[in-house]
This record gives sequence, structure tokens and C-alpha cells, in this order.
Amino acid sequence: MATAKPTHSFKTPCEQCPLRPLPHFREFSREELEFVSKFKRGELAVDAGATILVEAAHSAHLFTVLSGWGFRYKMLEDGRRQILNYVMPGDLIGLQGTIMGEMQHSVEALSPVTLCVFERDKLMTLYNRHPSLAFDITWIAAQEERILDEHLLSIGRRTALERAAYLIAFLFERARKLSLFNGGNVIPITQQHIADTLGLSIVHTNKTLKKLAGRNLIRWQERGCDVLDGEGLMQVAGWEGMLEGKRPFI
Amino acid sequence: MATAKPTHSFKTPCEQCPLRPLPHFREFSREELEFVSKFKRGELAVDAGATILVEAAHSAHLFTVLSGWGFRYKMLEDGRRQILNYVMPGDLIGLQGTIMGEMQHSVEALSPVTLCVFERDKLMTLYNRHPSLAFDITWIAAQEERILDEHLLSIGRRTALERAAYLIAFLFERARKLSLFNGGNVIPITQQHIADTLGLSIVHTNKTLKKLAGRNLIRWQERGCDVLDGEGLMQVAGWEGMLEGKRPFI
DNA sequence: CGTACACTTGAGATAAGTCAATTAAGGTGG
DNA sequence: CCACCTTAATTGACTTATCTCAAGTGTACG
Repeated sequence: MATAKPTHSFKTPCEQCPLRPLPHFREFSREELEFVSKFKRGELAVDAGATILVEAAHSAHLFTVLSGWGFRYKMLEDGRRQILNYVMPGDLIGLQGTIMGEMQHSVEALSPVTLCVFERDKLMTLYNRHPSLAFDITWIAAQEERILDEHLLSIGRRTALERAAYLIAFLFERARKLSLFNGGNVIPITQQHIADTLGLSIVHTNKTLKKLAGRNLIRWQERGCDVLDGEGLMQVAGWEGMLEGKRPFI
Repeated sequence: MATAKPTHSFKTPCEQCPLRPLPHFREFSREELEFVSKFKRGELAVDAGATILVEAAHSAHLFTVLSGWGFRYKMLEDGRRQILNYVMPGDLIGLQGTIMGEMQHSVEALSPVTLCVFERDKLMTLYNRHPSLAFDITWIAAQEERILDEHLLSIGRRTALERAAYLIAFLFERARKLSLFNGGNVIPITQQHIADTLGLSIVHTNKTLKKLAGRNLIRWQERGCDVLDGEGLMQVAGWEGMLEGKRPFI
């Protein structure tokens, strides 16, 4: 199993952050940007499949995803794995470990990922001097909680077909808002990941995805899911989508 | 369906809060206590079965549970219900609504519940003037996220028996830390609640609970689950328990 | 004394899991 | 350039877990 390894540590100044211009994110004041820029210690690039953070590790760093896809997961002792959520540009990772001392989940890269690395010890300074950014961090935590609520509803109460439709629609909507698709609509994910997210076996996942493909909602490609009809997926899932509006990020 | 209704609005001063002396909670400075006391607008008492907060409601209040048990849940259009988590003394409810404008889940009282009511608009003041309390709120949000992670793992990957054992052990551990049991070890919950938490039907839940009872881990009582062997439940579930240590609350 | 609600239980139906074998694509080393 | 390996996706057959339906018990409460 590969572990996170820096390939280079060029540092994009936050003032030129490629994410900030996106309409999905709220605008920052000059002071905020200045502080975040000082808060940022460097960048980290990891390969697809690399482990970014490991469960039970102490003194984790705090990261913001700058580019790429990843996922958070937990495992039982005998190897059963549950994917909890996916991480995409703008997402904060390692907050639990930073605030409460120990990570209780792992994070793995789905594609090559670049991360902004933040000084763990400066987090208190952020709370002391920039209440608006502190509020943003709480906002991000509350948003993650919302997403987990919806996933829980999905796994607990939706049928396999609904669950699969929900998950793909969810990933599609998030990626679309971040302008992550260039050309196609392909989500870089494996059927095993979908199975481990939905709490299903891989065989049953495969048969379920075939049904969605049969309805012309998706098409499976080498190494990914091509979304043909996001609206249709939401309808199958009985899911309204996430609330609109700009979101913060650090 | 009953809705939250104030029965009286006596206000316990935060300096005399019955929760603060508990070893489970961190100590607060005099300044923090003073601010929280001003932040608190009053108290609300609701009956068992009352709805404290409703999904999609705007301008919700922010509450801290002072006494009693409740639960957060979401529903699908056709009535399928998923219980997301339980709320107990010291838990903050309504944060999502306060921070992001709209609640996306409901909260219902399991037993008679009393709540501290906070001024929603003063939250920004808290962030501006009391960074340590702001940090606490983030801590609470991150803790909720952790719990949801574990629930997700449970529903997605544990067997029915493991799930049930985990849930009961989880509720038992939380309640024990809060000294909620006087005399017995009875969790005031219905089998329907357990079913809706585990994502199982009530029939199968009943049969699963019988198995746990057969192993002398629990005993079912009128209107509640009597825990006989918390350690044994954790062992069945393959669950290590939550991290120890003091926690904050507002 | 009747009604409501929670809990039980058995039996048959259905969803999902497991096992096993096959195909297809990509990567590697000779 | 080809033989070989690995990984991901696919499919069929069978087993198991869980659901649904239906009926019955017990207790609390008006």
C-alpha cells in the first residue's frame, strides 16, 4: 500500500488560488486571504491510490484539497470497509484529528491529488484573530454532518437501486459545481468503491448499476461512471439535491 | 403529532448548571460562563413525543439539551424513517439550521426534555468575542461527525446482530458518562426506534434483540432496553468505544 | 371493559450475499 | 511484439438474510 509522499512542494499563493474564482465559493476579504496564505505551509502531491491520512494516527496535519478526488473510509477488524464520503477540491481533511487529537478514519486518493498543508498549531490563532474563518470551519463541519445524514438515510432506508442513483447523482452534482468535468461526465471511481459506499456486495452493485445503465441514466466506462442523466438519477433516488448557495473554504 | 410547547420558562443560571459539575465535561472560565449565561435566553420544556425541530424549518433556534433523551431523524417522501443519532444532555441541537439557514432533519423528544434556548443572532458575537467557545462549537460538530461515521460503518457493514449490539452499547456508554441511570440501566427507547436506527424492519429487529437477550446481554422491559452487559455488547459489535476525555458544551 | 400501542411469532416472499467461472483491458518483462 | 499477470467488470446458480404479511399476546389507560 502506497503512502503519501511529496513529489514537489511548490506553493501557490492563496491570492492566486485556482479555486477562489469559482462561483461555487464565497469571496474572501484581503485580510482573510493574507492570513490563510500565512497559515498555509506548503503543498503536497500524492498519486492515485496513496493513503493521505491513516486512522488512529495522532498529530495529523490539516489539509485542503486543491485538486483531485479522494475518499474517507473506516474498516472493521476483519477487513470490511465502509466509505464514508468523498473529498473534492475545497474540502478540508484532518479536522477531526486536529481538533480532537486522533483520526478515526483514513483518507485515500482516488486520482492524483494536490493538497494545501496547514500548520496545525496555528489553528488556534485562526480562531483568535479571524472569527469569520473560524465560523467557516464550523460551517464546513456542519455541512459534512449534513452529507453524512443524507448518506445514513440512504444506506438505512433506500433500496439498492435508489441508493446507487443517489450516490452517483450526489457525486455528479458536487463535481459539476466544481467544474471538475472537462469534456465528459466521468466520475473516476470503481464499482468496488460504489459497493463499499452503499454497503452492498460488489456483485449486487454490478447488477444494480446495470439496471441504471438499462434506463440510460449512466454508462460504465473503463475506470469510471459516465453520467448520462443527472436529473433522472435524482428522480430515481427521490433526492432533491443539495441546497444552492456559495460555500466557504480555507 | 405534538409540537414543542413551553410549559414554563424558569431559567437556571449557567453558573448553577447541573451538568457542569459532571466529570464528563470540561471546566469553564468565569468569563466563558458569564457570556454563556447572557447568551442563554431561557428554557423550554417539552413532553415525550414532542417535535423539537422540524426539517425544512428556517430560523430555528439553537438549543442545548439540559435533561432528557431525544433523537434526530430524516424521512423519505413515502414515510420511511431513518434515525440519525440520539441527543442527550449537553448536546447542541439546531446548529445546522443556525449556520446554514435551514434544518435538514427533525428532532423529537423520547422522554420529557428540557432545553436551554440560545439567541441565534448572538452566535456571531460568540465567535467574535470568545474564540475558545467558538472552538468548542467546532469540537461538538466534529464529534457529531465522528459518531455519524461510526453509525455509517455500522449500518453499511455490520450484520444485524452486530449493529444492534453496537447501538445499544453506544447509547449505554453515552448515558453512563452522563450519569443518566438512577438505579437501573434502562434506555428509554422502543423497538421501532431501534429498527429505524439500524435500517431494519421491526420484525427482524425484534428477532435480533431476542438473540442478544438469549446471550444475557440485554433484557427487554416495558418501554425500554435494560443493559446487562455493556462489555459483552461491545465485544459482539467489535466496537472499541469512544475516546475518553472531557468534552465541552455550551 | 374496550381500545391503543408495543412486543411476539410463524410462514412464505424477496433482496442481497457468496461462490465460481469468464471476459476484457492494461502493464510488464523477455 | 508476444506471453503472462493483474485488476475490474460481468454473469449464472445457489444460499442466506431480511422483509412482508398476518395473527396473537400483554399491558396501560380512559
